[in-house]
Amino acid sequence: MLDIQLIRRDPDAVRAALGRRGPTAAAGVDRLLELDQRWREIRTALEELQAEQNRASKGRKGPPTPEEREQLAALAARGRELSDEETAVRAQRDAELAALPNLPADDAPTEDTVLREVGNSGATGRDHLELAGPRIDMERGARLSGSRFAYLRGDLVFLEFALVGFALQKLRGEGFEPVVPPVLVRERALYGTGFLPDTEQQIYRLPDDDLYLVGTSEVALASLHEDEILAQADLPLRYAGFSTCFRREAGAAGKDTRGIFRVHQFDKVEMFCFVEPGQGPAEHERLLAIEESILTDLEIPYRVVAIAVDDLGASAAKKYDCEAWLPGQGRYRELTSTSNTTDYQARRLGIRYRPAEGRPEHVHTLNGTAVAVGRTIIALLENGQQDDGSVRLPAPLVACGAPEVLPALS
RNA sequence: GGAGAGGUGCCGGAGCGGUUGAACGGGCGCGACUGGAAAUCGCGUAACGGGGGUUGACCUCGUUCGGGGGUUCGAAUCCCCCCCUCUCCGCCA
Repeated sequence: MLDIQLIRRDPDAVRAALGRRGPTAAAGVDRLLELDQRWREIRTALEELQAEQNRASKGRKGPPTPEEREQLAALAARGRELSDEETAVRAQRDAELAALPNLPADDAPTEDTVLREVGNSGATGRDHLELAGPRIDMERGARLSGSRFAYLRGDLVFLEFALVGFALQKLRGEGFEPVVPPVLVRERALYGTGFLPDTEQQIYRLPDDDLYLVGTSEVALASLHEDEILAQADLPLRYAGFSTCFRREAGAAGKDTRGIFRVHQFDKVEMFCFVEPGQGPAEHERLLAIEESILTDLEIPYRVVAIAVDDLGASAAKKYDCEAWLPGQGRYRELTSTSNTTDYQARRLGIRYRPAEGRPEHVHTLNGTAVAVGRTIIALLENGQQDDGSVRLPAPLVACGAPEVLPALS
């Protein structure tokens, strides 16, 4: 959510910034300002009336006389009218405000921009399904749950847990507290992180219980400090969340249908940080550096892409993707992603800190993928494959319990 | 799932429907006392919103006692719904 005071003070700057995302984003600003103007007028009238009521009842000991009672009743009736109107207009205004996406950072590029390529890309070879064989069981997954579901079997299960353990240990060394959060959440958490109303069609919902399945633990990690005022000394707060993620992939029909690249359910270790406003950009670079370091440890060739403004989600001001080279597809594909969401989520979730001077301020939040397990397994299989179809796994994973070599299919 | 108790400020904890933003205690901050400290005493200690303004160090008004409705001239106090916590019974990975 944007700061409405900022929009009032400098609507042109907000319109211009949102305009970089596309023509529709800026249009809401005018509707918002008009509703806000109406709201403030009603609000002023309501408060004047309340002040009058307070003056009349202040110091009162006993019941009023019949004449007084009549006057007071008239005031109260008028107050109810104004109050109802105020509530209605405020709801409309707040809906417009909530629909506005975050202001993009000045240095978020207009076009996707490749910043660098690291590692030996360009190899081609068998894809992950060929290499995994029955260790990725798509047919039975589909029989059980439908398309885009899979059983992970045998050694790949140890590979998954090695990846998770590796990531969590590495992040603990970087000052992140490990967290296993709930994956079923209330609407507020999705609204607060900007996934609602933005990406409603991607989210699984359990209507009988009014709960949603999270598409990323970012939702639960951001909400960890919902409605709290944090101590300045506690910042930055860094969390490494492990959770299963659920995505409907509506609108992706026919896209990435082979294998486990795009599935409805996968596991992920996610980084999430709460920082003082001035620290956001530096923290964002730090998250990107950790993502790159993990890819390097895992010997996965990758490139870093600064994402175009019109491709940012509602909450991100700036975003980097790390794309891994996948020999099975002969191209780079998104593996991890890190966003600086500035104060957008913090404002929606009511997360503030108390600075040394002055009133509480909203913190800035950032998120980044440490390991998206399914896609990382794809990258490891395809990049680690040997001529005979076996797969050599990197040492850091072996140290965490992965087999040195996944044998070829016989 | 059944039965009961309860949710008040940073914490504990009062609160006959009418000067209750909220007693009292603790914590914290500032000051006094002290060679220094403890103890003691004094003062202070919220968030959000509207308006004004030397535009965020000020003034003013309003709101807030889990959340939302309702009754009333007036609600922390009465009624309804929801959320959460605790206890007992049942069930259960």
